[in-house]
Amino acid sequence: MSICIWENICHDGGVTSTSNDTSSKAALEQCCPDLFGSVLGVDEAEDLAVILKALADPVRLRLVNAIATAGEGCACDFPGLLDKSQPTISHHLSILVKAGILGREQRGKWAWFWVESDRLEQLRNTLRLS
Amino acid sequence: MSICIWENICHDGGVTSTSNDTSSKAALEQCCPDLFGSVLGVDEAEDLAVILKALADPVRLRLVNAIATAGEGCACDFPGLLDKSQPTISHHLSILVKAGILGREQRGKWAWFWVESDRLEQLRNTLRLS
DNA sequence: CAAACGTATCGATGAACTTCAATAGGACTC
DNA sequence: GAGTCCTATTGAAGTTCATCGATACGTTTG
Repeated sequence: MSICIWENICHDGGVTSTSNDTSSKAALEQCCPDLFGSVLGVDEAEDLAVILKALADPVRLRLVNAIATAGEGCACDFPGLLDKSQPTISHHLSILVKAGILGREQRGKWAWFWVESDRLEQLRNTLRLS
Repeated sequence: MSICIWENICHDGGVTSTSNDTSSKAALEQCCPDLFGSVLGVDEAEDLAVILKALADPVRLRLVNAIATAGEGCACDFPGLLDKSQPTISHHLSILVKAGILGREQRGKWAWFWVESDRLEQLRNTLRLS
């Protein structure tokens, strides 16, 4: 029976285990129930990763930035602006819309996009990781 | 010679182009020099993407969250806590350290990690995309 | 020094991603 | 309605990535 003292007993609790899963999450929690108390859940983490992945691409970052600075933007301008093919631009815009980062509206033949700043604000708040 | 009127002439400028690169960035800039004026540079965008990519993974998000809530964390505890193999955890921690999101210190046999909150704050500011 | 332990690296495998040519789907114009 | 234009989808190729077993490296403990 070990008592949880940070950097000491609890840590030694991990040490006493062999290389198999004796030092499982359950064992760690028994030792130090609140140490990593509110570990981000797997589902929660995957949701967050989708939004971050949507932004974690140079082309998509430049798209969001261009649209943000202009207020809105037409899909037809981006292949020339970013030197990428039309299918590639369409693909990236689709990912950004699905992630909720961009809004989309069809105006005649043209597709227009804007930044959903609430979504970005929400992401920035989440990054406090508190 | 076209005049830049948002959603109108400038947009038509794009329309008049064929599917090849007549509607290049240069052409768009000639029409609307400041429309997408400060488009994020390729190098800048790639740097930003590295940091975002480092966070855009469920396992790494859970690592950062666990370490943030505990204050610091020993590598030895994470395989059990997150149900991932030791090489996998080591790989993810390495990515987070390289991205500047985590700090690392060797204490005897053990590797300890903490969150570089300045780096996260910097990221949150950049996400204003202003 | 030898054994034990924690961590990092290597190698391999399977999945996901980026990219673009070709093509299909819609909307407008004549 | 035929043709034109913009956009989305499909298919394929090449790359990157996550994962883990095996192994090497460094530190501590007998």
